[in-house]
Amino acid sequence: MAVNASRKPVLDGKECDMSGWDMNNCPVRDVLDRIAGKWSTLLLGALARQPYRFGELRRLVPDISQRMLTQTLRDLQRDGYIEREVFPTKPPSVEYRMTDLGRSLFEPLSKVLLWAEANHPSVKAARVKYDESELA
Amino acid sequence: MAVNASRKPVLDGKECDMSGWDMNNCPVRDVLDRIAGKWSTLLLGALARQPYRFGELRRLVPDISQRMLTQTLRDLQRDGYIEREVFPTKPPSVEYRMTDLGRSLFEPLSKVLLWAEANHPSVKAARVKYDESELA
DNA sequence: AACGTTGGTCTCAAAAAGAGACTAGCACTA
DNA sequence: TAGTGCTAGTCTCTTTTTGAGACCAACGTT
Repeated sequence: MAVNASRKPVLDGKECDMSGWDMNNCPVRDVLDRIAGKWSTLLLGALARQPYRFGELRRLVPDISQRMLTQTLRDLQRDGYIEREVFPTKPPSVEYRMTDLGRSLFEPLSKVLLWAEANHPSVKAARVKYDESELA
Repeated sequence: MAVNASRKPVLDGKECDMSGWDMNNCPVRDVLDRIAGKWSTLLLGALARQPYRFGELRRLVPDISQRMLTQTLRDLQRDGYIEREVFPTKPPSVEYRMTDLGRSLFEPLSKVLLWAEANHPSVKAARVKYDESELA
């Protein structure tokens, strides 16, 4: 059974020690399950820049359905990341803007987005390599 | 139509200027759609600590199905975040460990996890507030 | 001989997401 | 004045994704 070789921690604990985390029923999951959706980060990224109206967001993210746009915005609002304000124009217009909590979340989150942008080539290369070794 | 009030940028551009990002067909989406899955961050968090075998991961995350565990690990492997090594024991055992790319991703990602842990109370409070105002 | 262990795959049911029609009230146009 | 478009959604239907659980083969243990 002594098969496994190097089981040293990858992070040194100063960076982020999550050894005490209970994977089941843990606050991190509770929060992350919401912001990990397909559209959440995208909308947070947009609203971090400036407030937008419903239709503006729809045009900004062309391949989102109205259904998912509504639902994702509701979820983000419920968790306190964005605010919704209705202006009594005819027809009524609705503006979404980030809250302080949302901004606070987006600070570390933006670092991940920047990492994704910077390392996209590496990921694409890894995919090609994997796919080549698979068809063998 | 001059309804919308404050449309000033939320971030000052030094933090993270993504105003030039194309929301559609953008590298960030391509990378993020993979790590934004329900189980991805959880598995990355575990493997950031140390290498694990298939069965160990399954026990570590009790409510994941074998099917999704297999699939998520494959996806993470394909994108180059983790490595898979088969040991020719009987029955064969398989170990998963993080790559350098995975560790590089987990650095900013862990900051988001820490944020989630720290701000869980705020999020829960926001949910309660939202739900109360809804049933009115 | 029966059972547990390994890391999966396969099938079927349930949940989630996408596509598109539909709404109301007003403004603008023909 | 009738027709059209705008707003921010909701409702229904179909497709995709996910979850639950059975099954596999070969070996070790009891």
